[in-house]
Amino acid sequence: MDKKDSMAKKEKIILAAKDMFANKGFNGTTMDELAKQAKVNKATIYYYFKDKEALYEYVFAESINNVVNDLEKRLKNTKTATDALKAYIDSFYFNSKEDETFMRILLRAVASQCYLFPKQVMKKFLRMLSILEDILDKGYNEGVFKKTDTKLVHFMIVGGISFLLTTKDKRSSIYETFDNTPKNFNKDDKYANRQLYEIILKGLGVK
Amino acid sequence: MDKKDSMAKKEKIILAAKDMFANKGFNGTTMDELAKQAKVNKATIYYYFKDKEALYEYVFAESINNVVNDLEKRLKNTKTATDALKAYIDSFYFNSKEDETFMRILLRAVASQCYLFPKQVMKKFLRMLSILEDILDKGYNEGVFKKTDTKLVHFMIVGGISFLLTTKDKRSSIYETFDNTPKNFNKDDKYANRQLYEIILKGLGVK
DNA sequence: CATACAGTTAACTAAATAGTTAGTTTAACT
DNA sequence: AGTTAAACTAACTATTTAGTTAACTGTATG
Repeated sequence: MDKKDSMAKKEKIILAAKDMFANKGFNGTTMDELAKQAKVNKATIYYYFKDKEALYEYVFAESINNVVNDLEKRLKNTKTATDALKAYIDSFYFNSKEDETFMRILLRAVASQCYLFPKQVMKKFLRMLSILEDILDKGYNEGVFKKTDTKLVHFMIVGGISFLLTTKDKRSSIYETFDNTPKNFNKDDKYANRQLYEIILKGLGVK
Repeated sequence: MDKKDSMAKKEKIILAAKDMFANKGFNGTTMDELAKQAKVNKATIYYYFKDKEALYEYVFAESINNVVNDLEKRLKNTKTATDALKAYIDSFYFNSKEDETFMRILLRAVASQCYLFPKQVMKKFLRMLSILEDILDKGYNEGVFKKTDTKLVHFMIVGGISFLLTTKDKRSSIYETFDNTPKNFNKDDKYANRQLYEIILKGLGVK
């Protein structure tokens, strides 16, 4: 068996792990089921990863790194604070759209009062927060943003996006089961990032 | 043993359950540890609740009912859509401040793509969403709000609040451990609800 | 052809887990 | 004091769990 095939197995494990950690959380994910879903022998998982926790950390770190890298790329093409804030929203929005597991793992980590944050992930997370802080400071100095709490803005963005994307697939069945869903509940939200621009930018005082 | 003491035991179980389901999630919570934390015999839990799931549902439903009841009380004292929206924010904010477990359980339920939502809880949740929709419609008809997606507004509110409150206790230790925390990271947010008013109301186009 | 080595596996272990059982204690009422 | 029912419990069971082991495979290298 050559390297490509072995890489494929590791990749299979990572994919299944992302999906299961997102859906069922750390404790809800069992190594047996994970092996089954990844279609590898359970011992193969332990060949590539020290233990369950190491796998979790790997998966979480990889996801957040993707977002941070994408964010930094996007920021290079921006001049104004307004554009930078849009880029901040977009990097979460488009990354989560492509791989919605990240947001779900993040939600759980927050819910656990951060004990599910591996150190390296927390570091990256704080890095993003300080990038956002710089953007908000810049906007304030440019006279277009009002002073606001960075972390509040951050989680309004992340909260809004994560909710929209994680409930996306279930909404139509909820809509059918319950009779009191709001009007647009089942509507597709293709341009939700633009709605977020609207609310957040106006909310920060941009004319 | 009189009724008060037996109520006290059931209450102890509920309190411990809230705390553990919030901190560790459904699967991370073990009945043995729960019994230990509640200081009751494990079998006593099964005397009061059919099984782990029933306990989870009870706890989740009780929490969301508190929020909905509080919301409906607050709404009675409002005239304008703006005040109603503030009441909506406040009912989440003050309830979560008093009992922060609810938000954490909610975050996990969302992360699980809603399979952790018991039916009765989902019903109440949709009830809240339709209340918010009425508020937003009213504001639109009054000419003060722009048209927006109800669920997006809802989760920006809930996301913002849940993040602030769930990370509250850990922030100072994070601040000490990592060197790149943003400026106000460790700041107390007594009036976070007012900051939320600002951003959300302005975001909706209120002058 | 022999040796080495990365990759893979079925079968196993020790510990933890949700839930049960069969019985004991407590308190209220006659 | 005796009866009853609710509240409670220590000890148990069957199952599931994370992680291990020891052996096997294919391939590359000398």
